[in-house]
Amino acid sequence: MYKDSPFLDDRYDAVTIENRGKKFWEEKKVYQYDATRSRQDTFMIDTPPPTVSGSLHIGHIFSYTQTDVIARFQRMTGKTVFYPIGWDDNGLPTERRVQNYFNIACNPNLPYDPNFKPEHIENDKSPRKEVSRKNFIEACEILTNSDEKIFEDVFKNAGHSYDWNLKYTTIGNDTIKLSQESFIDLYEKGYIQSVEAPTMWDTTFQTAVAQAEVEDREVEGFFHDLKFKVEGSDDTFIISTTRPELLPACIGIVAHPDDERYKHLFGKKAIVPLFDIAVDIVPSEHAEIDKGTGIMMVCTFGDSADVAWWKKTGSPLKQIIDMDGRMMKVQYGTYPFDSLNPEKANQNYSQLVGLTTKQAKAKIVELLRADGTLQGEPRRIVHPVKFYEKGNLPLEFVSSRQWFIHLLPEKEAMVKAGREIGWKPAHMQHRFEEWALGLNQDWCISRQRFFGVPFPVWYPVNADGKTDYDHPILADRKQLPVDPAVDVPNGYKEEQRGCAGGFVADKDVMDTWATSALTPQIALDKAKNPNLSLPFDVRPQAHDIIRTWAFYTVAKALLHSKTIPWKEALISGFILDPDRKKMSKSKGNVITPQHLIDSYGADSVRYWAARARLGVDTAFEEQIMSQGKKLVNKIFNACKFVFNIVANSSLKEEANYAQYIQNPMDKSWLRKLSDSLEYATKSFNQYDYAAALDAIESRFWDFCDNYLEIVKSRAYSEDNTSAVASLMKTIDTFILAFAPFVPFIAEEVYQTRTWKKGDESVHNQNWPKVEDFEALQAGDSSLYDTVSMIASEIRKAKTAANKTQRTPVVKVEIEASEKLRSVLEMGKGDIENVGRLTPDALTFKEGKELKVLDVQLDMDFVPEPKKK
RNA sequence: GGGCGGUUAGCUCAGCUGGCUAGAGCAUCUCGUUUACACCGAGAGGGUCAGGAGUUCGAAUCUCUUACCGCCUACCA
Repeated sequence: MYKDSPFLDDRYDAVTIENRGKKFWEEKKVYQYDATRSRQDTFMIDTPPPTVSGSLHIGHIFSYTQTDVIARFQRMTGKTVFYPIGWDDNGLPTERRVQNYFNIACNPNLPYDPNFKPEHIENDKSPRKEVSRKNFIEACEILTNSDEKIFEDVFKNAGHSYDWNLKYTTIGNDTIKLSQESFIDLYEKGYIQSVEAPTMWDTTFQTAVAQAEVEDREVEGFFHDLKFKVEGSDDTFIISTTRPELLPACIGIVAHPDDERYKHLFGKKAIVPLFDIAVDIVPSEHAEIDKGTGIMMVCTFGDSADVAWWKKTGSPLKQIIDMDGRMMKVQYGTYPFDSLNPEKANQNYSQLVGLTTKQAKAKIVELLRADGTLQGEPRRIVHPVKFYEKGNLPLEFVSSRQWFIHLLPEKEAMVKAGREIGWKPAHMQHRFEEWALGLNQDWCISRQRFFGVPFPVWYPVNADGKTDYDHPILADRKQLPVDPAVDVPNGYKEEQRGCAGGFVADKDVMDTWATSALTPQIALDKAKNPNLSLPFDVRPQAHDIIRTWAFYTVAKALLHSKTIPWKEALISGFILDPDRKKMSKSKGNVITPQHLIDSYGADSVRYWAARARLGVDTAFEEQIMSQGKKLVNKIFNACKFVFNIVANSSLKEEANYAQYIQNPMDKSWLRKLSDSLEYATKSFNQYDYAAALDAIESRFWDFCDNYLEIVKSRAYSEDNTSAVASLMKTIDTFILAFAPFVPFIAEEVYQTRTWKKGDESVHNQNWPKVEDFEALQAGDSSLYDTVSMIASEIRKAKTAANKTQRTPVVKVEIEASEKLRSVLEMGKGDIENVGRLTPDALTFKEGKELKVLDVQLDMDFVPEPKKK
């Protein structure tokens, strides 16, 4: 596949080289994980499965490449790398994309239509077609399959070294089975329970959401000052509320116990305007004296403080907001909707029924104004409101039955686990710990959605036709995976579904995190290798999902097997817009990863990613990719040059370099090289790939600018074996050291090396060893340093004189100590060559410090026109 | 309100446990066809290391403090 001769006449061409590399690696199965190796000899990566909903963006390539660089380094340390890849294709993002793409919606009540074929029509304005759950899931699968193919190509083009045999999907049967097993295991261990309770509810998607999926948004609202009367007196007080539409669900009035303004009211009852509900006025610590008017109403439910107060006091639940965010029908005069004047209450409430909360707010303000309750005009404020991160309407607290994993009692264990994990950068551990300590709700894992992992659960239906949620029937582990809507629990028949004395399925699906928190276990399941177990070596991920993915993965590993899931968490930064805002797809000028690979080459894009440190958000800077391209081009040309030198020398084959490298200058250079290699190796072992790249890259430019210039004429001379052997060793080292970062060019030059042909990939070779340089008797670096310095001074003199570097030098006077002078004598020939000194131009003067005192050029020199 | 990070050249960023005249790339300017490389080479200019105080023989680096930027978090009436 690779050419026999070096590419002496070629120019660097990324497309050719990268296609060749990709094909070679696939044929050679370079990235195949070796299951015969021990755990100790295996490096295990818990790769993040990207969400398959639309397209990859450059942030993916950025962080995934960083991981790939580490994977390639680890592979070169002689380990087999367990590097799976997965697609996160279940869950809401996929559903939304499928709905829009095929213009369909899921209606679980419809029967399956085997003839239905989803079709994508551009700008389809027709109403959304309703399809059965099974049809909907099939449509999801069609779209995710084609998206995944595109993702796969991009990752391969970027040179990522996953073992595609270990590919998994989060909606695949194996994953469903594992998620359901996880559920049953945690249920049996007592960590999971279904609870009927007020839960944060998204009215748009009509599903419960977990604390981790909630975000605050600053939105505009209005303070409405409402006058409340006190029962049996002429007393009144003013409440400032942003949610007057919750007035009908008022269950109490609270003020701070120390608030002098309201102390006299405690124990009395207030009359809720419009509905004439008599509610207790009680002291509560959670009321703040200087907020609003200091006195406020508690409704079911405005916020989580209301929920807490409601729970504490055992007050009745007055649910007035429906699952779809509209005002439900309620009857005043019947429990719990007590009223002193049910007729008036019902009359007022009837005007709200069926309205959205927003409409109801406007309506009730109208009523309050007419009623004289509203004092002055509503005052505009901006305040934080909780939203589901994917939703557009504020969350409501709605009471419903949901499955919860009890994490609150595990806080301490979670903190401890977080401390056992090595976070890179270290301060990311704070994020984890802060979140663990701040947790105030158990993990709600049920979602009222369709494209997800169903709960392996049914419920018995009593003789009276009522569903018994307190005695769920769990699937037998042997049955898994199950779809309770289709499958039947052991001991029942399909005919009993939905009948008295029979059973019904749990309709919900699991939170997508409940599945992705199992990625280590899913990957292990793929490997089917009993040698492997938790913890993995590393989990790469971004910092925005520490509270979700990282947190839940730690939780599940802890609850299932009392272990941490991985030894290290490598937290990547974000790519920011040039204006330092977080990059978002909605911003128009989308630069896709493939586009970047096409215009700069994969190696250059990888270089850009590898330059950024872990955890550091970086502005997107295309110039860095140009810099990468320059580097790759330079590697190509430097190798080409050295190949040429070697081909023209007497030493053409790989040999015992130590035997040949005798020139002190070469030994001195090899010391510099081994120093950089040592630093890079140390950095890599601490996952600091960026520092490793920096060390290797700067030494490489030093090599091209200085060492190569210094030795090249000696390398072409009669007595060239030391120089040639040194160059061979140098290039060998650079090829290997660059391989994790720029794998395509590394493979190309490795395969076309003139002095040794191998049929194995450079990526299965061993990382160069620092100890090897001892065997080469790498010398003291001072000779190389001083000669480089002198050469630089001579260049400066020529540049300052506006003369070409070919200009002969007739005198160089150097001040040096006796000791250094004897060192410099060893490099005399090289100095004369690189500076184009005339014989005897080099003179020394005794002195303490090294200095170039004088450089005199042959001012009469006229360069001959160069032959082309 | 609490926590965490950041502030170094016009731009993007390095500077490890305090130690040569604070670095790189890009950009700017000057020059140059050298046995690979014009996707090139040589060089120059450009910094009160956000401000202040302290520790020290010595601070970009350690301590305190102020300002600004960003992220996370918080019961949001």
